[in-house]
Amino acid sequence: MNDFISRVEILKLIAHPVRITILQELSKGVKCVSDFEEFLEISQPNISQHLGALRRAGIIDFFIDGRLRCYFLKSPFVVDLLEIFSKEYPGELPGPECCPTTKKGTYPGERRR
Amino acid sequence: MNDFISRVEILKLIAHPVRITILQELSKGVKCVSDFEEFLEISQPNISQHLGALRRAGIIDFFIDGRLRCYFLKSPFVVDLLEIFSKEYPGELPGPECCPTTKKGTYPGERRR
DNA sequence: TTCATATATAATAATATTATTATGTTTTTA
DNA sequence: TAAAAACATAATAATATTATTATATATGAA
Repeated sequence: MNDFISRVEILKLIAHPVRITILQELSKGVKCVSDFEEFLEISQPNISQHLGALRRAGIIDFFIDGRLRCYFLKSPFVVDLLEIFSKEYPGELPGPECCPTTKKGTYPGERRR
Repeated sequence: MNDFISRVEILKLIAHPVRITILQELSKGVKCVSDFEEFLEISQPNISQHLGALRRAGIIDFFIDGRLRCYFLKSPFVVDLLEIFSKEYPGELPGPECCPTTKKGTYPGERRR
């Protein structure tokens, strides 16, 4: 139940264009903050804030290397998520038979009202 | 590129405790609004709003059945996402070797600064 | 030491999300 | 045909997210 909430929180964090780009990069390997500055078109403090948020959530972490901070992915959940995020899904699910009133098809579970 | 953004928008929508619960239910089969009222502890208008948002995003759709509206899942992406959302991930990814300054390990890509 | 580099933190204003309350629409039933 | 059931929509206040600006810290170089 609390696990549910924390997963939702992680999803919420990932659901941002900049942060998902950061995570996609990190899934390829370690990367330092100044690397991100080169291709993310946002300010350095903003990058830091996004990295900080991801870190506080336990999704990423970093090594200190001189004056660099080299970030890396920690979460296997995020790896899986990134994979389906970039996957193509042609078409939609087949619509189910319905409905409880017209008695077309079957209706899952109970219905009282 | 626009595909990227719309995927992020979908993620954003899913990243909400009520909406993900709705989607989890719908992944089991069709369900009408009053069914949701029985186990979601929020108001009917609020349920409608969440359903409306999911529908406008093309994630779900409904049949009209008398005065019922029976919602169902349309998005195969969401099916995959729900699966990994509930999956257990024991442990973390192994930390990579680092770093560019200390020359420990290898560093992916280019670094100038 | 002093300066520049690499990064983080804090404060804040703009914007977006959320739940609530009130009301509207459509369909069935009495 | 009037009422109720099932659901949607609109307006709004509370809250959360976001990017910006300014400033701080820590490390290495000169």
